Amino acid sequence: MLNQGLFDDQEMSTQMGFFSFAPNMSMPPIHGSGCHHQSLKTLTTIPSSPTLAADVPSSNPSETLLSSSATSKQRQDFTTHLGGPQLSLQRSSANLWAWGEVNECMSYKRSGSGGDDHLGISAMNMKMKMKMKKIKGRRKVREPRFCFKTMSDVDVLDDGYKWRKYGQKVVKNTLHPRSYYRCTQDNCRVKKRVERLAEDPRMVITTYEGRHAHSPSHDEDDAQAPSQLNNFFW
DNA sequence: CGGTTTTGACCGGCGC
DNA sequence: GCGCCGGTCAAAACCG
Repeated sequence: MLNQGLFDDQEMSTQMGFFSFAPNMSMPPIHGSGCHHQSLKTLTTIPSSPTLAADVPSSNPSETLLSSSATSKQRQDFTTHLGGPQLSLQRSSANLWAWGEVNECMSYKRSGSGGDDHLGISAMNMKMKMKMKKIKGRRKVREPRFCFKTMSDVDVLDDGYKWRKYGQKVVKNTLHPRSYYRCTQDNCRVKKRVERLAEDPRMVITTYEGRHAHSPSHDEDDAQAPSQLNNFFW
């Protein structure tokens, strides 16, 4: 299994390049859903190479996450191999997967970007702008976002939280539909999007938006391990 | 029967 | 002004 992660967080982004996880740290929050509960433990047994990368805001929208300007080779540069269920992440200077500041990243123009808008960033910007307009004069608090890609056969992995799917959309110039999930917990507005990379259908792109206002659901034992890291992230 | 998924409709911003 | 686009809604279908 292979993971690559990116951060977009108002508070954290100033400090973050790539994460470097201690070898005994558990996997980052991946995701969970009613259908395909696959524990992280299970996932880590898949012979592959997990990586996680957090990023710093990019002032260049062309370096926005999932920009097709980042070649697969460049993406592979972020890959860190690890043995067994342990996750090890390394810094990399070749981070072309950096999230931009939300506003920059989201204002990435649709025209000309073609299939670059894998994450619906421009559309999110519209919604964000709408909301900001509605809240006159008051700057809307930006929801932190975290994104990483995973090499996995299943679209929906388990991160200890419970998600409810509320939409699916075929995004232009992509082969695979994008799924939209919301945390089922009351008063928790965390969302996530899941889609497969057009260039490499084995790769699943997961984007979290917002912070959980609660602990992961503990109806599964597996939820225990990732919860530590969830707390670290959110 | 309650919770989840599916899916077409709708919304609002942007580009032309 | 219109069409396109991504995100969300919500009714219906589905499932345990």
